[in-house]
Amino acid sequence: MQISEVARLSGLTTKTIRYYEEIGLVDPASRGVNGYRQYDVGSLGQLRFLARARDVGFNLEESRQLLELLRDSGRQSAHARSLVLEKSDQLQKKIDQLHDMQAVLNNMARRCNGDEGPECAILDELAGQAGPLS
Amino acid sequence: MQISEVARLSGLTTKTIRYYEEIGLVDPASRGVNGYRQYDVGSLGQLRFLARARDVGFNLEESRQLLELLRDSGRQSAHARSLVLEKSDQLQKKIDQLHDMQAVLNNMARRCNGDEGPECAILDELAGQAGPLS
DNA sequence: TCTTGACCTTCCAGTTACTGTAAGGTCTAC
DNA sequence: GTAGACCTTACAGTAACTGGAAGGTCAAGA
Repeated sequence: MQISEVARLSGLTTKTIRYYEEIGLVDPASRGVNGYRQYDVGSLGQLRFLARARDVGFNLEESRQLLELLRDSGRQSAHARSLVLEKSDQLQKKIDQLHDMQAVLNNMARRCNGDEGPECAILDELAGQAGPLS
Repeated sequence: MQISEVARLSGLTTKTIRYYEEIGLVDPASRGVNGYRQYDVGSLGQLRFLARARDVGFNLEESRQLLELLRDSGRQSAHARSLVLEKSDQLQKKIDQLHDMQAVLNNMARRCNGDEGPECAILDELAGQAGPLS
């Protein structure tokens, strides 16, 4: 399999796949006689794993740890579980934060005329309690 | 007011304030005889505005646009309103995405023993449909 | 007066996780 | 033989800061 096929199947870009190889996140791909990278299903699986982990909110370092757990034949599920639960907590915090942001934004929009005039609560809201701006 | 005071009152760091000046997001601060940056309430207000906008999820370019709307005496509230509503939509998408991620994580954790053995659905789940990894 | 510590300054390098671009090699089809 | 779609490496750039070095300034205390 060539790199663009792996990209298609994993949802990563070819750039990203080469980048992951470059930083040692995955083993270097084997090469064909023409020097092109060749991938098997195992490599594809690892890249899919990484794409999925990233998508779910793990950063590269965390994804690397998970991938190591996966590759480790004597893998410790307790470790994986605590990583995942920790990440779930982080996601909840992020969700709450985004909800708050959205409430602020919707409240702003609701109190804004939306016509061509200058009367808009949005800008005043963002300006906050600091008094008039220059 | 010196920069550290402004930092304290705005919630930005001194580094960030200098950075915002460097990239032209705010006008260069006036300087005292010693060369130190001097701020008035107007400058503080602008920086608070930016801190708030960033906090609410606008990136620097969007924040810059909002700040310009604020400074523009003939400001167009419709523009501000559409920016805010668009951002709110983006936030909703992000929130939905995070909810999905969290469901995946929680599902993984639920199906994982959590003991020291290798039987853990988390890693298999992340590996997805790609078959066994190398 | 000297010194200490907390400020302030500029400049340059590093961070994360890529993305873009250039310059060139390879392969397949017409 | 040539066009177009692949592939390669290498280097630079992105956002939005952050850290650190090297040094100037200022107020308080011995």
